[in-house]
Amino acid sequence: MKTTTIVDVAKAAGVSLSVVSRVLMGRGYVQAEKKELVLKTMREMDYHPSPLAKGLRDSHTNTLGLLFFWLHTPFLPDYYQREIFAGVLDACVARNYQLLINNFVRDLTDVEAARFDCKRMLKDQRVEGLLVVNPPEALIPVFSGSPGRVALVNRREENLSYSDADHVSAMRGLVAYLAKKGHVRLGLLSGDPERDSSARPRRQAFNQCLRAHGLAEDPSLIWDGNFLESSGEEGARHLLSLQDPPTAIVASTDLMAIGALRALRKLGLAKVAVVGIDDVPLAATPEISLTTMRQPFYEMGRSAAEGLISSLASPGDGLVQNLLPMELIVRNSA
Amino acid sequence: MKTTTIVDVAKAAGVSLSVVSRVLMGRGYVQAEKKELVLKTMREMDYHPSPLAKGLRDSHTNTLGLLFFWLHTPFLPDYYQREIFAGVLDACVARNYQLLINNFVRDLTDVEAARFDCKRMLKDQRVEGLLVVNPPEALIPVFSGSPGRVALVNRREENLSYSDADHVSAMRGLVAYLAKKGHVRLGLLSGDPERDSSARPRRQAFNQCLRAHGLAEDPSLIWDGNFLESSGEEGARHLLSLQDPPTAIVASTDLMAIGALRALRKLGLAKVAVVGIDDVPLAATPEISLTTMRQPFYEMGRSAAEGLISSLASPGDGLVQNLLPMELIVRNSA
DNA sequence: TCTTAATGTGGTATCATTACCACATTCCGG
DNA sequence: CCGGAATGTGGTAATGATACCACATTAAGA
Repeated sequence: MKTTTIVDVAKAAGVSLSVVSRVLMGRGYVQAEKKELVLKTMREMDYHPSPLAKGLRDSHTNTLGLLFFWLHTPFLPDYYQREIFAGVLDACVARNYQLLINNFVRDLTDVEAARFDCKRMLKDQRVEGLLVVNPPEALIPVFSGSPGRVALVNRREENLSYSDADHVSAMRGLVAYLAKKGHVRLGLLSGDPERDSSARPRRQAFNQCLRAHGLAEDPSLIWDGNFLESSGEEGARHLLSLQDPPTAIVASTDLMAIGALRALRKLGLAKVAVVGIDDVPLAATPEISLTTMRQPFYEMGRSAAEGLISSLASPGDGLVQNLLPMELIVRNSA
Repeated sequence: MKTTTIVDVAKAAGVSLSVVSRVLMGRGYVQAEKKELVLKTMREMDYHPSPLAKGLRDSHTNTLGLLFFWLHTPFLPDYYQREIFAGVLDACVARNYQLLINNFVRDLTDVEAARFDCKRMLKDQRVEGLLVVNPPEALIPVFSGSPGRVALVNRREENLSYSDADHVSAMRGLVAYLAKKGHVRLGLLSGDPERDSSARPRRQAFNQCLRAHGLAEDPSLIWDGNFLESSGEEGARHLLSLQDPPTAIVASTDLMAIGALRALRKLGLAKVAVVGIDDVPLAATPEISLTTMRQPFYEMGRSAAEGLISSLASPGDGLVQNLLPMELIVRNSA
């Protein structure tokens, strides 16, 4: 039950192993007919070259490590995470790379363990680069030590490659859309800036964009919630109970927007516009039909893997930092 | 930027590379103090052994190939597939294995391509075994050629190792439960036996179990649907419009059961019992509260990986075929 | 005809590691 | 105090593939 090697093929074909290797590599000189013979022999013997030996020899494994923090939060449903995964996989297929799932970092808060494992992974030659999806904030610095061989997905870090959604311009797009529709008083259902780092820049973008469109900038129209549906409902109730209530509500997540829509329905206020961010599957249902910004999760995964593979091929090109635009999906809610 | 090898460590510690190797392997004789010295040197030099070289040398890579057919069907939501994945991953972590994602088989119907890729994977030494999750029926024979190195998950095949849910005994459990509750006329919302191979044995189990409990076996109480919610609603309407309608309905999937519950609500029939199979997240919501059989997806993944690793370690032990029991989850619907 | 270039071919070092063998030293019991 | 076991140690082959070098053969050009 020995494995057939390049030597076996050479022997069977009656040539030297160098010839077989050259046929395999497709470079160097080799007679056309011998090439045919070798190819035929390889097929007949069911020969498959050993990636281990090749990798050892030229330290090039065509393999990416994948460190996927699959999160159990309502903000990032399984559906989305699968999209990221699909994007990564497709990019790898296209570039003929394989993915090694790295089973390490059991305790997501153990920074030291993560640092060690990350270093180990990048040191042993099995993987050329490392894709890190959804890492908790605390672990991100761990990867900063290896720029050029690591790419983050759905996260950002200045000195690393990454692919992330451009929440700021998405917010701008929503405000612009509502402004064009004639709304002048906009409310914002925000996430807690303490708990989510993207909440602050989004809020800034909201304010900045209001100014850009010459709209009123009223701190009382911003409500701090927690990204959940119940929080959206509560926030909407609060905003609409103000003396001068908003005519349109921007929710930081679809879940909040759905909560807000529920509040509207209960209050009997059909005319208030609501927009969200995410495009969860629920948003497309006819009962909800939410106007929202679609997060490009598939593209995040794809471009991160693609970018990492490219920059591994030509190091020195610098980091690949993709801020992917979100897509405005207009439905009935605004 | 050369990698530090076992030779570098040996040189730095002033011993031969054999000593370092023995320390690494933990076998053979080596002086306690030298061992300490070597260990210290390894730490200081940040040495990590090369799995490639080791794998090449002793053809033992501690890696499993994963071929995951992530399906886009309502019957098997992302949530479940993630559970399988988590189970596989946990087993691998526990046994110190890694997972190589194999990017092949793009066209799920191309049996020849699948066969070639499968053979290639098992031939090149990168992976010791192959986990195949949710393969389409047409591809299953491809893997039969390599028993002992392949395990199926959520599928069955007589001459392969597998982990699957025991649908038959789940059906028995549901009938027994309803019988104990005093129901004597049971309806079955079945899947199409043509399209799903598990529909037929489930139906047989249903009939057989009716007999076992001395209940009426009436072919008109079996309705053929397609596993979807709408189909469940339609089927329930049909069964309840019979002259002698059932007092309890067994649905082949939770989706069908949910459809049946909707039919009951619309018809104003609150007393008819409904049970499903799956335990989808929706089933636990208070509005639905469905009594159902939970599919052990996590355990399927875990036990398949665990079994495969074990049987790789001791070949000749025969196949590992796990039929995992489903768990009855009693809620309000029955 | 004689150089120079193009086309082929086979041998060998190399990659990082481990298993095995040969050899050295210590230790202990008779 | 001597033989053999126990404890250590270093050298080397082997794993499968590729790059490079040296060498052979042919072709072409002057």
